[in-house]
Amino acid sequence: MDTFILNAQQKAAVEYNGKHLMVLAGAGTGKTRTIVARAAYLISHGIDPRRIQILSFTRKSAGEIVERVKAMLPEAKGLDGSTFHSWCYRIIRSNPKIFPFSNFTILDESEQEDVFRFILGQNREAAERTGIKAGIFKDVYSKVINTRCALSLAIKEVVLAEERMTDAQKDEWIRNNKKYFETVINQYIDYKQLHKRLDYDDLLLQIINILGSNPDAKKHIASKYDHILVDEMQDTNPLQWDLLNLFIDDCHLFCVGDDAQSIYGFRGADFRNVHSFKERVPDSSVMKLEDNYRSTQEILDVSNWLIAKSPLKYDKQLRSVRGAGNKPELVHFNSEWHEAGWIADDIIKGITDSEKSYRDYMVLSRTSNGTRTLQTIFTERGIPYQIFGGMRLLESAHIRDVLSALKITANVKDELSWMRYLKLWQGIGNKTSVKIIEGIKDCMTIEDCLTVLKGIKIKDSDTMGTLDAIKDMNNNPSKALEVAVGHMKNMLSARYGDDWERKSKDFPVLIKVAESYSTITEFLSDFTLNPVLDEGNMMADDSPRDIVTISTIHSAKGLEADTCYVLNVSPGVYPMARNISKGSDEIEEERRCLYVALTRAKNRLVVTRNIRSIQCSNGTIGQEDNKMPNNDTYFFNELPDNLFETEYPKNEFIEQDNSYAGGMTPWIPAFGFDFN
DNA sequence: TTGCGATCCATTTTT
DNA sequence: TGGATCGCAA
Repeated sequence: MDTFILNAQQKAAVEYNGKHLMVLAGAGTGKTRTIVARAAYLISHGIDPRRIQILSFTRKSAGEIVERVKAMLPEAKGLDGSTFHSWCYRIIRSNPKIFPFSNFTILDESEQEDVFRFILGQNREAAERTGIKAGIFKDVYSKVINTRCALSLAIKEVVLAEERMTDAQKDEWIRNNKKYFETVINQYIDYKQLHKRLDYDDLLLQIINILGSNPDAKKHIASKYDHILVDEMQDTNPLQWDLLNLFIDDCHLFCVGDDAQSIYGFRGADFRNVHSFKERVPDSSVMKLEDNYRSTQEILDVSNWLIAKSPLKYDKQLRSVRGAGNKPELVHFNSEWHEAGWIADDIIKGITDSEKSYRDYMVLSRTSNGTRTLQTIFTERGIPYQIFGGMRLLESAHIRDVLSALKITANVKDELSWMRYLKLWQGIGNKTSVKIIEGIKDCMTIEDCLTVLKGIKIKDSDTMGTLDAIKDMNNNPSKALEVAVGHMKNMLSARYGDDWERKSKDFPVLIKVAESYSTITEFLSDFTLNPVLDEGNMMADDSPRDIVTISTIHSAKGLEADTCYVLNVSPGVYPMARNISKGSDEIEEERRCLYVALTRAKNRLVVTRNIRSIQCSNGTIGQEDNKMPNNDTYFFNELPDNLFETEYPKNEFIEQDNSYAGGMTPWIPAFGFDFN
């Protein structure tokens, strides 16, 4: 076994002998190294790797830990790292005697919204009286479940947060409308039961409910594990806490986290799970890691400054073990094209002049479509990249179209998939599909459905042909997918026109992915919980390659790079303009977000800004009313001069035409977003 | 009833 | 920009 080089604090955590431990670890202090070493330590001390469960809120961090342990210890085979969701799914599937959900399929987030939309279509009174859309109902429900809060509170925070009402008016509104939320949510719960669906939250919730009320079952499940190692503990929410709570009698918890990096508040993350650990968990200790091994001191100075400006006390001063380096750079641009072009040049220069590799570079963005321009430029210049975060393949229409056929065969009660599938075909619209679904609602198998369907006149014979062809392929998802695509090809190409050529390229990839699953059900649920990302990410599938990483900040946690560019740190973006009015909790979450971004860089940190947005926020160009509102919350106000090397590269390759005499739009950070 | 075209509209982060 | 929605013709 490779020996780990651990400092005294890390070593103490890794070799902790008590029952439960919370490790408070600042950015770059070797959090991952510590949790990896802990797993390795346990295994090399005779713990069966299958009795250790590694958990994280995001897929990436869970996967990375396992990979690193396995690379180091051959005997770590069988060690599993999962997200909370996929772990729970596995527990449910593998214990059918405890969890009565065989044949249930997963209801993803957009389908959740579809269900609420359907219910509101039926329950017109609730729709009209509240005037609330399906998506908001879904958010309220999710808030209640994930934060385990009262319905009224969820309504207040989700629905009324931005309404200009007094507290008394809000309470009044809630009193008048709460009953509609109650009925709609109950209808939603019934719907899932009737159509054999589990939503993301159910995966955790059902386990909590069932094991919580059945001590024998709880013991049965919990006794399968000795150690549960939780990464990114600050991102866990009360629902996840309740889940972990089931295991604290029988297992050892080893959690690592950093309150200053908590950026999943919108998913109910609650860093009290970190702060109150010792009070909540009997027989527990808390340890701290404070020495930063990742970055040079200049990079930490900026990060420390940012977090010190927060009204929240993080009690955190990162110290660099590595010592001094170069000052971070603050570079200004006229547009995102200049910004992207400059970054591309900078990377190419680094590669040709100073023997850097593409993998030494990472670009971070607050939003996923904030990297669009960059991707275009990288492609033009031949810079290879992988992308984290953003659009999933699963979310694109053509993929959902084909998967709807597979979903039907996996669960004939899946009305949403029937709807989607039927409406694809020529001559079948809303009315006809509702009629068809009504006709098959008592069918228990796909055979029954097809028999009924034979009695109905349908224009396109492939409507049934597709289902007929794949109905016996449950044990060969890859083949089923291939056959389904074959049958649906003509219809889809007519439907998508010019886009079809591009879209059709996704299917071979998906068919390949499906090969590693033995049933359609398994493939579908795993693909939902661990979705393959879009084409950019596909390139990352091959063995380690020398490529630049582009990532949203949310997906970048745990990542690091020699040189790190943080895009567009401009007023209105940090914090995001639309979040400013939501109050200081949101603003502070945005601050932590920027903090995560800044602390990814090892040697060189480059922060870019939009020059016009700075000028607008100062009111130095245009009229007074061009001045951006609320710029006093901008995190880089009062930025001390000495923290950054400031640069204004010439943006000269855009010709200026000053003949225009109309009004000016103050600032457009991304497409079509303004403040009017 | 379906399906097309026009128009409107809102834009974060992840499982 | 592109998704959702609406109105209208076939």
